[in-house]
Amino acid sequence: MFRAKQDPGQRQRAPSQRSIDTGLRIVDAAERLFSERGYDGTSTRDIAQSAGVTAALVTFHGSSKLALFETVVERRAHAMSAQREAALALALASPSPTLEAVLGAFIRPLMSRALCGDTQWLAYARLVAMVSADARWAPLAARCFDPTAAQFMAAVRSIHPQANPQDVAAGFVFTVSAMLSLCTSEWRIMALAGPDTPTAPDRIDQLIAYAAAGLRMLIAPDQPLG
Amino acid sequence: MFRAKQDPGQRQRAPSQRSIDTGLRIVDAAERLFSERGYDGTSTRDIAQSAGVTAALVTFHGSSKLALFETVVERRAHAMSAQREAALALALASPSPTLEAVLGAFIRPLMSRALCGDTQWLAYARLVAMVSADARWAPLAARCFDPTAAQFMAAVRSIHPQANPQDVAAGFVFTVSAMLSLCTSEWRIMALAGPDTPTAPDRIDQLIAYAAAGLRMLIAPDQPLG
DNA sequence: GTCTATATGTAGATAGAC
DNA sequence: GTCTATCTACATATAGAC
Repeated sequence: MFRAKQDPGQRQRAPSQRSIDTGLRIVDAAERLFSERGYDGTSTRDIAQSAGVTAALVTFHGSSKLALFETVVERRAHAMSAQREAALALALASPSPTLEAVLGAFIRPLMSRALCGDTQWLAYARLVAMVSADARWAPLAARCFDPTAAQFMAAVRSIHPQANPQDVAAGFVFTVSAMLSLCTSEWRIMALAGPDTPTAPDRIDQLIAYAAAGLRMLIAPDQPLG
Repeated sequence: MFRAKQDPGQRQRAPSQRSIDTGLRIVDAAERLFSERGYDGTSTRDIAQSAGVTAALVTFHGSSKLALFETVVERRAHAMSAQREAALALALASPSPTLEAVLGAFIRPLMSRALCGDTQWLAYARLVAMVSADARWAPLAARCFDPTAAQFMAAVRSIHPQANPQDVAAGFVFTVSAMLSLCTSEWRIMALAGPDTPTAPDRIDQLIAYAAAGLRMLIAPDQPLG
């Protein structure tokens, strides 16, 4: 799965199905626990117990706690980026692309999965929030997310060519942060709004409307509705 | 300072100036280290070393690591809330209060200090971000921040009486999250925007413009400019 | 109030049997 | 591949001298 240890010599044989399953269970458990308790708050023993294996197997498959964490973050990053970029291409193919369409192409691939009952993707989204808010993971975040982010900022500038790049960057970071708050601060929204929280699709639409209007104000404050 | 241990019996005498200084150094060091490495990533030994005292003194003054963390979070919460509420009262005293003024009253008391060279307040702001994004600290966050948040949401509804409370709550949480990203994701803004980052006051103004426009779109999508 | 010394638990990682 | 057993380091917290 993600065995990174044996550089001396090539892999002798293909891993068995059982080994693949074990590795998958470990990565899934790590994704859940890291996202709930953070890197330092999660022990490899916790991961082992949650995956239903012994502690030694976590080191065996994961090579080290740090490598396991990076594996978890990187695992879904490529598929997610591909989906975002495909959605972006679709949005830009319109004769008059809107900010709403561009931001939706960034937001929906992650949020529609995270907020609609897929607990592993919700855990992953929370993990993305952790990685994005902690300078310690800056190189990992840059590797996984910055190339796609750069494409989206370029798309925003192609719609608003007169926009100041620093305003675009600021608005983009604000938007990413607001997006991730849907996953990390659900409890806070409920506490402040009462129990009748909107459904997940409604919250995603709220977010896109909010972010597009905010970004538009930053980069084109004079125009009526962009 | 925050000695919470001796419930059996009243405090016999006032603490000496030296003891007060030691306790202060410990809380300051804890504020810095907790904000950089998180609760689980910080050991009481690290705090002791950074404060220039021995490890036993951290327990003596802080009573326990958990109590020390809560002390750190609560220390500045009251003063900050008082400043926010005073600024809100001023904003609402205007004949036609704007969303920009209300959000500025919430944002500036924390951000103008955190972004303008006060390293302890920057650490505190990052700590607020941690506490706000982790369900584990929900009771602490509710105690420290929700009463003031409720006042600001009421103020927003007083300006836009027809607004749906859930839209106000969602927009408020988005705004808080975007605000805190200025402290937690400075490195990301610089990576995406290049080295010519705007000055701190400019970034605060960007944030307020973005958040007010986003919130206005959520709660009054039809009106021209609020 | 502050120190040294230490009790007690748990962390990450590995060796070697199977 | 997976297990048991264990090494080494470091965590929080406390006891008791000063």
